[in-house]
Amino acid sequence: MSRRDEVLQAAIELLDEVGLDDLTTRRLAARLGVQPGALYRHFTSKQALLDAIVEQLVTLEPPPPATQEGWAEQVSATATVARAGMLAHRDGARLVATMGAPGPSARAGFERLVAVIAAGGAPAEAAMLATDTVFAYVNGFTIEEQARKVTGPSAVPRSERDRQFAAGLGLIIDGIRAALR
Amino acid sequence: MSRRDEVLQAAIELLDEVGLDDLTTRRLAARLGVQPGALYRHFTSKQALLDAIVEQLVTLEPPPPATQEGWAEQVSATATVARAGMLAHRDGARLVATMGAPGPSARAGFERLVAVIAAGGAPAEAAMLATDTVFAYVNGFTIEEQARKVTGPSAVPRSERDRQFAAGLGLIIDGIRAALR
DNA sequence: ACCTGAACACCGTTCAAGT
DNA sequence: ACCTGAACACCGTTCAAGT
Repeated sequence: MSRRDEVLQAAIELLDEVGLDDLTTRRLAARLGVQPGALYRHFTSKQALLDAIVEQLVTLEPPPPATQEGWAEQVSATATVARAGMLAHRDGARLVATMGAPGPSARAGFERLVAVIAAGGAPAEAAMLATDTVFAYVNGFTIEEQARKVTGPSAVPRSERDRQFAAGLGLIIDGIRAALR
Repeated sequence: MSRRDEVLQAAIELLDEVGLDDLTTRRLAARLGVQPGALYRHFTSKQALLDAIVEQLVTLEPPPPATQEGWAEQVSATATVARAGMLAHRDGARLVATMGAPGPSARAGFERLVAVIAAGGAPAEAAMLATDTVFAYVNGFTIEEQARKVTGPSAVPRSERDRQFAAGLGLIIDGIRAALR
């Protein structure tokens, strides 16, 4: 494990403890027992560090089981796994949304879903559109979920949020199904 | 126009000029010809200022034409207007997403859409679910759009983005229609 | 009511110099 | 290769005091 990876790991732990707003280069340096400036040997900027965190969040997703016959189940599995990856760390969805260019893992996930929907019978353009729509929904849902429902006095239980997410996703899948006919 | 409103207006102008990351209390004070501390007579914190900006972004939306017969057209009009409100100012979507509790205007827009879909024949629970799904899509789409497509070398023209947005929204509306039968 | 002056406790980042 | 020491140009916020 390179020193760079140790710094990255410490940053993720700090994120989970204090949240994105308090994830500070100086706090991170203190946790590593090092001066703030020392971080810049491993990351060119704080933004580069955040990008690396996001890449790891998105990479943790295992691919949906490719043995499935139906495209709908694969779309559902991909969306569920993407949401789970963002929920796995504090402020994960906001972090992903704030990011600039999508990393290699994000692009790979996108292409994979396009292929799945195309295999289901959609023309290339329609498959891309459907994929865009699914990810927009997943990101929008999870950002709001994590901002308002995970903690606090009006916390909605996880099982209820899972049901809501799946139901909304079902609406979109039905819409894609209708477009395929 | 109260002094508070003047400060708010100046903040929105500054947002459009420099973006959210450089919207600083000290820059805002300088633009108003005032010491930084003076702002705290009008807003209890920077976050309160940002909340007020969001409330204005969302309030600018006119209600969709209530004369429409079909619920689908009203859903479409509401979503389009919500997106336009966020696109109207730099980093508008990110600002809305970062916000904590939804303001009165956001809640009113939500209730209005629930009523529209319920009038279309959906049970109350299904109408809320559909509304959640539509707004999750709108927010997710617009955040990504504004983060990556509005500016820069790979800028996608507005007309193309409009088409994409409408097509994805159509998928969701088709899904809602299917659930109504 | 609105603002100044001055301070407090922080930020991200750079860079020569050390080991 | 990795880090220290020290600085630079900033932040958000508070609060007595002025008008």
